[in-house]
Amino acid sequence: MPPRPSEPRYGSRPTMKDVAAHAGVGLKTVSRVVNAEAGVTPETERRVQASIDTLGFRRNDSARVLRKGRTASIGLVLEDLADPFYGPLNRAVEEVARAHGALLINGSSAEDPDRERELALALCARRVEGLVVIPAGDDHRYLEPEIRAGMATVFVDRPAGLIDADVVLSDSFGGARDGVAHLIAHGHSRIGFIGDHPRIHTATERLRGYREAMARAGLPVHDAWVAPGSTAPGRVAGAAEAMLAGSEPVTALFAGNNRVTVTLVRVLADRVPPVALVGFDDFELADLLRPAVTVVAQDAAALGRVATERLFDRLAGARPAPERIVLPTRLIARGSGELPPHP
Amino acid sequence: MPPRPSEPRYGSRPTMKDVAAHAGVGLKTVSRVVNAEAGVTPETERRVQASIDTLGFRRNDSARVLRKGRTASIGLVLEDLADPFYGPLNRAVEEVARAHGALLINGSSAEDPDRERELALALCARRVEGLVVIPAGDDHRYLEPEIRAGMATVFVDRPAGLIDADVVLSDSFGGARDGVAHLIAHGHSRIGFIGDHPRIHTATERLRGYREAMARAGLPVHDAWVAPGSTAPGRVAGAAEAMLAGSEPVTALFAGNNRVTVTLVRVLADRVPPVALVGFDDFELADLLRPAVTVVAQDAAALGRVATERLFDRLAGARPAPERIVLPTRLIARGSGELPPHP
DNA sequence: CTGAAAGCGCTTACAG
DNA sequence: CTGAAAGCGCTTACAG
Repeated sequence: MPPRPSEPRYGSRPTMKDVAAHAGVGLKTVSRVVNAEAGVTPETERRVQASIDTLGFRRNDSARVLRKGRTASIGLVLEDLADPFYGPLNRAVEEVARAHGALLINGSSAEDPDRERELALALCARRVEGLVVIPAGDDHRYLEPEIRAGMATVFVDRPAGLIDADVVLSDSFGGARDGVAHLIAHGHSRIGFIGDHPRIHTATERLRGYREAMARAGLPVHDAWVAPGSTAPGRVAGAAEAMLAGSEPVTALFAGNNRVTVTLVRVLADRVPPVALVGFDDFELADLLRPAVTVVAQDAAALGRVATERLFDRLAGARPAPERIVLPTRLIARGSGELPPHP
Repeated sequence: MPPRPSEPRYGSRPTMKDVAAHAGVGLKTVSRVVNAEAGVTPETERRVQASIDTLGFRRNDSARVLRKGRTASIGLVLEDLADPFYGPLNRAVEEVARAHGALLINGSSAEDPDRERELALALCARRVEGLVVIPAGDDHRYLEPEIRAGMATVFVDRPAGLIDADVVLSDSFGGARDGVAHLIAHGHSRIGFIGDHPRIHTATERLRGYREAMARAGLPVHDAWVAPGSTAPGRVAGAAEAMLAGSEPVTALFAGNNRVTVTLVRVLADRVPPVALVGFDDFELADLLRPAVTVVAQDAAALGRVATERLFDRLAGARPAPERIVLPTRLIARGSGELPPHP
């Protein structure tokens, strides 16, 4: 049974056709009014606008997108919407998108490569014009057809896997090196490193920075001082306890990311003698803890901003070779990293 | 000049028509394969799939949505993507959407009512099927045509303004009342309240809870003890200093939300004699501060989950009268709220 | 099992 | 200044 003409379809929403009939004008005239195009007499415009208001018309952008071939939207795939580190990044991406008149569609992969892929491809199917991806997986070849078809893609925080694409990173290697050098400068020589899983690029880089700082200072690195792995509090606490026990306990710890840092703060709280700590990533209230926590800070908002600007450069037609953009980190000394060694 | 047939349009992406031509089958057969519908011989399916892979075809969901009338997506309008309070809420909304096979589109209003409206209507134009809104403004009549047209809408954290709609809230009144009663139980009678702008519903409710607790205990409330307003650190710090000076200084403070709490922790740090503090909203590391901070915690994830489940209930056809759902808060005593008064 | 035709709600290209 | 026709890329309803 076909719907009666008086019953507009599609969730009972009026269409331009309905508005045109109601106002007694042609379809194109309604389109002109809706899109504020020139060439409509004030009187006609008034009449059309009245019909729009009466019927509660709102343009269906699905149809518009289909016809125009542009969606004016970009996608963001992040790792975890609930991780405070990504809040400012997310917001920065949105602001840049907004400045370019684009809507942002985002979602989180929950660190699951399959989910990352599923989400990224769902965004592609909706024809976002560009994609900012914080990778969970390490094989992004699934995006090749999309990129060939003109989808702009920029990776953030971690490099793309097995494809050639723009990536915007913090200087994990240099930041970790400087953070560890800071501990060495304050007299430490037995320094432990507790970081994220080695399959994560940033984790590997930070570990490399740790080794570099130790090597530069001519200090040995015992296997027992290096504990990459899960950032689960139990694993991290266990690793720390092991390093702090034994015959040659460490006198300082370097934490490979914010989650590790927070766990270590708990482990080290009120410990005698105090253990020095420098963490990668700044976090709120780090300055209020006692001792306040010395960190290697990265600028999450800048990561998002630079990546999204790069994306829109490409959308505007720029075709530079894919590039690796590295943003500097900043050491913020607050107290925990300046504690002397207690042998 | 019309494009040559060998040059597919639309950002040079192949369409089902291209796939059909390439595989030597009809359009509908491609559609069947793409959507995994029954009624295609394995051999045909193989051939079509090979063409899909060769051409790098990906279904254009804009066209699909237009034809089907369903977008399988919902929208979330929040206040600030970078505020840690909304991270878990955002994530919870996404998880429920995902469980229902829907994509989440979100954006932040940055506390600007105009921007909230603009964003919400942009999502409507993209025909999201439902909308979860954390209101910035207090007039939501602009959504009336959408809701009449079948758009499910649920408000979270703050009620809708001037329209009748579902809303899911934390018990701001009861939580604040209990938090202040906790201070009173620990001997305080001169208690200050520093909260958010009175135009924000939760701020008003929390202030009401404060007054209720004081009244129940038979305690007077001096005007100088109540300072609603901006949550800018300067304003909050100034208000606190004023309450702590003067002839009848307060011995305890109640903070109306997380931003106020954090500022007050800074203001009160190392202060002698110590000032008791209870804050609305829990925050990470509250337990590591000295003293650890006693808070009235709300369950942000539950707010998002309950709201989104309500949304999908409506999308599934449920038509209950709009309802106000209030979730309980929980007092977490950690130290700062148990400090005795120092007159 | 397979496919041609019609149509979703817009915009484009064109004619009056 | 105004509008009828065609078409964006799919799915629906139908026929073979």
